[in-house]
Amino acid sequence: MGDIQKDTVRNSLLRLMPRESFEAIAPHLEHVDLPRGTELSAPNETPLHAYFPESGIASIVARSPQGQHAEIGIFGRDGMTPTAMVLDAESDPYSIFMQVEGRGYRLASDQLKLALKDRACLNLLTRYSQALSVQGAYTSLSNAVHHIDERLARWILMCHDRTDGDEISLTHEFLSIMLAVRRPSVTTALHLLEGRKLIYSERGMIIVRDRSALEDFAKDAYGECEREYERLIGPLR
Amino acid sequence: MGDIQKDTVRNSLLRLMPRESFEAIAPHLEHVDLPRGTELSAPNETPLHAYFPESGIASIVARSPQGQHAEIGIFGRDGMTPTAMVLDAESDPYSIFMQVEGRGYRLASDQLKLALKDRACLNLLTRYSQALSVQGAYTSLSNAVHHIDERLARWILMCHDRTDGDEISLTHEFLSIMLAVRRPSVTTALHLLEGRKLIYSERGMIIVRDRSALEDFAKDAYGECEREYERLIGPLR
DNA sequence: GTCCGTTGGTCTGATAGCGTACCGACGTTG
DNA sequence: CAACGTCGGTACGCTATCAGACCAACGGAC
Repeated sequence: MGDIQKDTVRNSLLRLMPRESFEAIAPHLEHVDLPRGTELSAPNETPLHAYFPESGIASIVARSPQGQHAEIGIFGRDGMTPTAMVLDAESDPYSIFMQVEGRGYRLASDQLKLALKDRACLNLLTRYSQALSVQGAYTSLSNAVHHIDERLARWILMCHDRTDGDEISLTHEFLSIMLAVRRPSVTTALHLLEGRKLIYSERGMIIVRDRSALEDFAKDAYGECEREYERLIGPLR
Repeated sequence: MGDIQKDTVRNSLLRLMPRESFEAIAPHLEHVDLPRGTELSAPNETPLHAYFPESGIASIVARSPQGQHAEIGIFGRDGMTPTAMVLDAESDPYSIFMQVEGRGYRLASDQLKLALKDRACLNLLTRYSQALSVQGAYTSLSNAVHHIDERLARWILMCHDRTDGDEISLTHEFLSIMLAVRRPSVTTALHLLEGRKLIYSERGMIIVRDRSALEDFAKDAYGECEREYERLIGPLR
């Protein structure tokens, strides 16, 4: 396992980590499959492992006591979990799970904590925490003021940023949870985007057809938190 | 100015700061009035000062390119700004300004950075950043799934937590911005709460009449992020 | 090939909240 | 006390979205 080379890694945070920090944790990084639904962190439980995805998309969801839920952020190879540990919080109240299958590296929490003693490594990950928090803020804004179709477009763009091709494997049901709307509303909104030739939609699959037109469509909803990520961390795509 | 005693301070974060850190910054703390509307931090600008409110309420607002806006969090003597600096991010994209007038301590950013070299002090403030981020997440959830009157109740409770008496000085106009709804919707929702004898409402003023009934009313919307704050930092009220 | 679970499409009626406009009440200023 | 700006209350029509139900199409399992 000690044979992981930094330049073969695709996770942005691992790549940007100071060389000494990376070399210290590299022997402990475990390459793992992350099938759809894999739980990376459970609400209010101290996670045993940190995850740095290489591919796929994870979703961060907040739940209310009565079981209402809404997505507050996503990450793929641009991010990691748990940021709670980076911020000395041990756990957070979210469910974090894979939404689009992928692979990644897993690290024992203790090893992460050791690495965080290095200030440069810590700063990288606190900056990422900030970027994620900003993503949540703009999700909140979007939930409050934008229409379903714009939010859907925003969401597809965010997934597209974290995916290699133009195909994103997702069901309407899943999307409806992510956007906190009814499932039939997703169907309708997808039809609208498809009618404008921005995407193709197949069973269990969304295919981006015209990314820049999609950005135009999502206009006011997309872009701010991506700019912030690039300022704090580096290129997103 | 070097005469500020730790036990006369009411800001929770200053109180919980390690003694050495507090004594290092104390000579640089400047007691300031914070009238309504005072801007504590402007979007994408590196703030020159940190603020630790002693009273009053500050609001954190995200704006979209087209000028839509929504509140993502509030703080009073339970918090501080800028958390961006704590997280090595220099600036954040939010507007942060006083919403209910108060007082507080101001500290030059450079002094804050010096204090953050102490790991215990840094950890306290990163935990606060986490608490604030969680507050944003639950605001997002609430925006997505709760009705206006519940969100209003939640919001009044959050302000009440950060206020000394039962009176909160706010206009409907202001509230409508905070909740990202129409101003008349606020009027209607306030009438509903008033009809249930949970609050009194006067021109420019909301008075909490029956806090625990208000909590019952807000049920699913209120409580989670407060619990998280208490776990990470300490008692909120 | 048949079956059944999953996924997607569509309908009907209900409603929460919006946009806009208008007006009255308050209260501060001069 | 006169005047004007701020603030709150109300009304009307509109529409995005919801709630719930139902059925068709697909596709893996046997």
